[in-house]
Amino acid sequence: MVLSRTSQYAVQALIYIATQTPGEPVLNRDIADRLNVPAAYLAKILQNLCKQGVLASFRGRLGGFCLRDGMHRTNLMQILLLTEGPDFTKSCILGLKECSDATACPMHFKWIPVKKKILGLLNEMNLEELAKAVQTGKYRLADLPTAALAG
Amino acid sequence: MVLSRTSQYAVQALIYIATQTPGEPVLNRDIADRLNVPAAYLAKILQNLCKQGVLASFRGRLGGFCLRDGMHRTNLMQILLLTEGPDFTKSCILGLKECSDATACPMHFKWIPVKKKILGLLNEMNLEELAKAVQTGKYRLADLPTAALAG
DNA sequence: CTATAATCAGACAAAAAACTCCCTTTGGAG
DNA sequence: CTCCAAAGGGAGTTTTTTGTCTGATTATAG
Repeated sequence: MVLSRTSQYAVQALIYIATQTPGEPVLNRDIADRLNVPAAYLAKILQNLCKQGVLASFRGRLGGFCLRDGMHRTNLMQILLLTEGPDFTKSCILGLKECSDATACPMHFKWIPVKKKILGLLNEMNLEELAKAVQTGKYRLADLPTAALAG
Repeated sequence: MVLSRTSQYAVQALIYIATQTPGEPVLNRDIADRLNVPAAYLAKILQNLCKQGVLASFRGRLGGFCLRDGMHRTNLMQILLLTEGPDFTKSCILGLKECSDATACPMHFKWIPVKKKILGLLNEMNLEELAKAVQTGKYRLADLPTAALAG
């Protein structure tokens, strides 16, 4: 309804990494198992997040992915601008390329306040808080945690 | 960000039809020209809306599409349930299949109120109102109205 | 009856999104 | 130094969405 699968995987993975000990690289395979998400596809997404400066990666034994310094406080909006593209916030609900107060679609003035709620929410939620919520054990990051069944 | 292209075309087309004289069939080609949308694709969408009971269609000369009786008051939610599928309202922002108050993702309790705003908006806007807004001339249904250039 | 103009129907094509495979590069452990 | 396990990278495949084409059906006008 709002996010592409790629963005959903990215956010899930980042929250999961944020729940792990900082500085200790997390394996792509472990994340994929935990989130029950295709590993090879997730790897591409993590690689991209590396290039964008959100994650650091380490190769070879003891390799894996870490959040870069300060990125615990990254909010979801910042991440989604990377995964959905820079026009993410600019979209008209009817799909018009040009839709502003001056050139409005018939839904514009009703939609804008709702959109502001969405963007506000995405701006106020950061990885650290979400990770802490998960760590309480009250919230789920994935549907059927296959890793949890095995361990 | 929220709606598929198919849904956007469907809503645009229905609003446009609602602006036209009731009972006088509107041509697919005219709608497509006006909205600057692929005609053959739009035809499929309109056919589907016929099967779903929103539109009536007439073949042959003087043919075209009309809103069925009472459908002027159809709200956007009802239309989107047809074009996006019955799970449209049920989606979790992180993509979890199972995400309720009992089995919540870490965004759930913050997301639900925002989602309610979205669904509330879609529920309160109907074709008649949107058509009237367009008829004032203050709002646009399409990006570059090619038909307006010709006429 | 015939020509014409509209929708209907189904197969097809192209583009985008989601996902996979294979091989290379890297770096730690033995 | 060698082996192995990790990420890196590029091409390829599958699936979904979007869009096209062709011919059949229907109904009106002349």
